[in-house]
Amino acid sequence: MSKGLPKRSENYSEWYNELVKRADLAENSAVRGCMVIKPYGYSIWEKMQRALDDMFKETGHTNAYFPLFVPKSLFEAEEKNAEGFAKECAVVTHYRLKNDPDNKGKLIVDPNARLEEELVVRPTSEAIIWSTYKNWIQSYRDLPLLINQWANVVRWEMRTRLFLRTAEFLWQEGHTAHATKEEAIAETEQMLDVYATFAEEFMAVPVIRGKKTANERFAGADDTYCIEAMMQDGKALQAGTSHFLGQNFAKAFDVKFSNKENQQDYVWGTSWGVSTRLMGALIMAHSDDEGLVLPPKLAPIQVVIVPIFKGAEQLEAISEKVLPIVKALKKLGVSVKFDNSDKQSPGFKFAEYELKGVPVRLAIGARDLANGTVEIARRDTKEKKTYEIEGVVEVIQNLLEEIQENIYNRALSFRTENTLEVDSWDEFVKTLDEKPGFISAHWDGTPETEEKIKELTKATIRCIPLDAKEEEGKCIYTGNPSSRRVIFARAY
RNA sequence: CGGGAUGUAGCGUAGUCCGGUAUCGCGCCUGCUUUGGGAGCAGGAGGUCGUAGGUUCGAAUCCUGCCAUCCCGACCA
Repeated sequence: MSKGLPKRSENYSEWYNELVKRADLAENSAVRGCMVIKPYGYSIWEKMQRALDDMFKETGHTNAYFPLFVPKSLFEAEEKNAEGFAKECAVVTHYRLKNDPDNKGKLIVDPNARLEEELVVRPTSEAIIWSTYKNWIQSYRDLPLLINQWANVVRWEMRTRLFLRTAEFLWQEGHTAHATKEEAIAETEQMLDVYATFAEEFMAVPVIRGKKTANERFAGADDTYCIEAMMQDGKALQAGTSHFLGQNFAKAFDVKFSNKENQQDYVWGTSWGVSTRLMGALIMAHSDDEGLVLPPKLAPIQVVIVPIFKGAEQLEAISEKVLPIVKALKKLGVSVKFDNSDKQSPGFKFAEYELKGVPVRLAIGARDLANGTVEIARRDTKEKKTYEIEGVVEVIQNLLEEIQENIYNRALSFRTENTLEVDSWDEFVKTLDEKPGFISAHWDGTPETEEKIKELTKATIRCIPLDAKEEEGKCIYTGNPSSRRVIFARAY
């Protein structure tokens, strides 16, 4: 392995790809477009899952599991949904292989084992879930139905990138059913808020809460809410979506209930999801040319301790000082690794743990033993300081909180600095080319204009921010009246 | 799926134009010396040259198909 990553400033996407591989997060597999998530990367995902799952439970949801395969007839029931995903579906047509009579040792698909009805590998699970909900819901007493599943889905993408877009990805999808429109909308908004809170508090990634335009809406939804994050190259990344499904799936799958007045009505639905794409967001939001920068709340190793020693005796003496610290930190729930291996030099370990984004590093050697000190380095600023060994546990605890806060603030200032209000077409085009980032501008509200702008500039409307204030203005492209600004950006 | 590029040891590469013993660095193994920012020296192991065919006395090298990866488009969480 050669030293040094590509520089972000020189080639951002190469930097990203190399970082994902070198930090041992994921790698490409033998299957086109599908990645292997390696142990270190997966342990970050597990931390994300844990935090999100707790939040889902806290808001009343329970987990369940639905099949990977969806019979084609069910898949096509909700027309818009089916049409939207049709182009990227993997389809199972046969259920058996057999020995190739013309080619010993090889297998062929058994032509006699054709399925009566093809099975679609789920690109999303609304169809299979709503077909099940039909049997679960009869009365208002069965509502709301608040279910989440952790699963893999497959979307046959043309161009894939580790974590950002893979043919198979891991995610969670919540699917809820409600008695009233208002309740379903409230659920949609609540889950958007859960995602935003997770992104900001755990990932330390500031996000804009907004609604998608009709063009960008989830196929089959009446409204799509989203959180949008800015990456260090100024591009936008959709980090999570929450959909108000109206009664579309209820009607497609005939899911009715009796209300208190004994009248039949279709239920109202929502669905919401975040995926392993969040890993991409996490990486691109904070990391630098030395490697990953992980927020302490999601770092598999929060503190690493590197002893600097000559011989077993010195290591012994160092361990004596270190082990109580390790014990105290573990007791506080801090994940700590004491890397006392003599197989690599301290310098190597420093570089290695920086590459892996470990937030806090302690170094302790003969010099420190003599002085009763340790050296503490923080990953976010690369600042190093020497502390008395007494009280380091508290220093570390505070430092972890400070790093979590600091990288959030850093990302937030970056976004603020790279978000511009723009009021003319020339300025819009110029800004897109010269200063990548978010552009807050007026738009006349028509899909045609949005489409045209996308065609001309590759910028899309990321969202209509929920907190956008009412403001008289003119569409930057058509000059037609507009009452609020929307966020434009080039996106992943 | 359209345009472009690439594929040689675990990783990065030379060699390909002009066919003839597969190059170098990192990593790996062994030993000694080292260890406060990716250690040094000595010795050693490791290859169906992406893959399947074709041309040839002979193919990493020439030709064809396929696969994969990267960049640019279209599509997308």
